[in-house]
Amino acid sequence: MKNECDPKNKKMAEEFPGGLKWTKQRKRVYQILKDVTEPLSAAQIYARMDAWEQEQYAVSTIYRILAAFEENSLVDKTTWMGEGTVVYELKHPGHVHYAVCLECHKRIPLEHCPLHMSASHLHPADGKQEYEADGFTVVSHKIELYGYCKECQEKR
Amino acid sequence: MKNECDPKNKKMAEEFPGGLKWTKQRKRVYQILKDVTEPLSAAQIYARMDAWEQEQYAVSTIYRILAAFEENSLVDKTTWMGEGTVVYELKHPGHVHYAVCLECHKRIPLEHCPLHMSASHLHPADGKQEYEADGFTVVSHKIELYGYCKECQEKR
DNA sequence: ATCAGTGCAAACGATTTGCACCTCG
DNA sequence: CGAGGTGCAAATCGTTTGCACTGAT
Repeated sequence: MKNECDPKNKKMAEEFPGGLKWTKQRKRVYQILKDVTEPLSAAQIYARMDAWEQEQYAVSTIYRILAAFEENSLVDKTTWMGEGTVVYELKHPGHVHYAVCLECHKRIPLEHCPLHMSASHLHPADGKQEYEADGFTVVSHKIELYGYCKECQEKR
Repeated sequence: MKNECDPKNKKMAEEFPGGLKWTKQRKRVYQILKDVTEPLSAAQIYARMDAWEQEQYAVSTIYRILAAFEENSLVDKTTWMGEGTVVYELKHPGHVHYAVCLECHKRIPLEHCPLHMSASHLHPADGKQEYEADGFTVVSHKIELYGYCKECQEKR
């Protein structure tokens, strides 16, 4: 075989796990997730799919693609706290947290993880690490801050 | 008016916001949430409702009650990580966070909030307090830790 | 050519809503 | 008594699944 997987366009290959077929719709989902800064729901992704071209896509496909991506550790599956809808985001090298405005529901990604001890204390990198009761080994964490964004504060 | 709200039985009155009628089904939901240590889904609550007596309850009622409770800040609405289902728990005086075992899905309430700056830095008590980008005023926060509990670590 | 991946439509589970009746205050 | 709360059933929303077909390898 040739290099990696470049029948014609070598540009779109990137980092893709073995068993996954690099189909048109998967490229698109992947690209969409890459272009945004915050997690998207299946519905949102679906909306952006045919926004680009007038192709025919099925919602079910999106779900299946996202499931496949998740199994291959390409994406993280989450939910906003307090909401039922599931959202997906490309697995970031580092994790991201958000501040959520209680008024306008805007979500502001935080630059730094507010958990001070994070990298060193909470991450698995350096093997077992205890935290709080019962020798629980923390692998990852999720944080959401709630409050009011600049704009909404001013409207008062 | 009398004291607080004691027509006959003063015992079951407790801390209930003004506009809410203290009905049989609301008492029950409230009591159920009070008796458990971890958040419950509407379905779980519903299950426990008629487990007690053979009364007739409607699922929709549960949802409406929970919505009402939430609006009146009696409960917190959350979701487990990556799962779509919404769960409710009584609003604790202080906030509570959990460590969730990725293996057995056990939830361990944390004694202390892992956010160091919490009380001082993240709480609204002392008025405006900036945190990260854009003068966002943090009012509250939610944290979940993921990892492996003692038992599940040993099974390896 | 083959089998994973896809579209479509039906199935499903969780949550919401309209309406008539009931009950707390 | 009257507004708010409830039961019931139908409606809606997000997600999943079965099946026949298509396309990437």
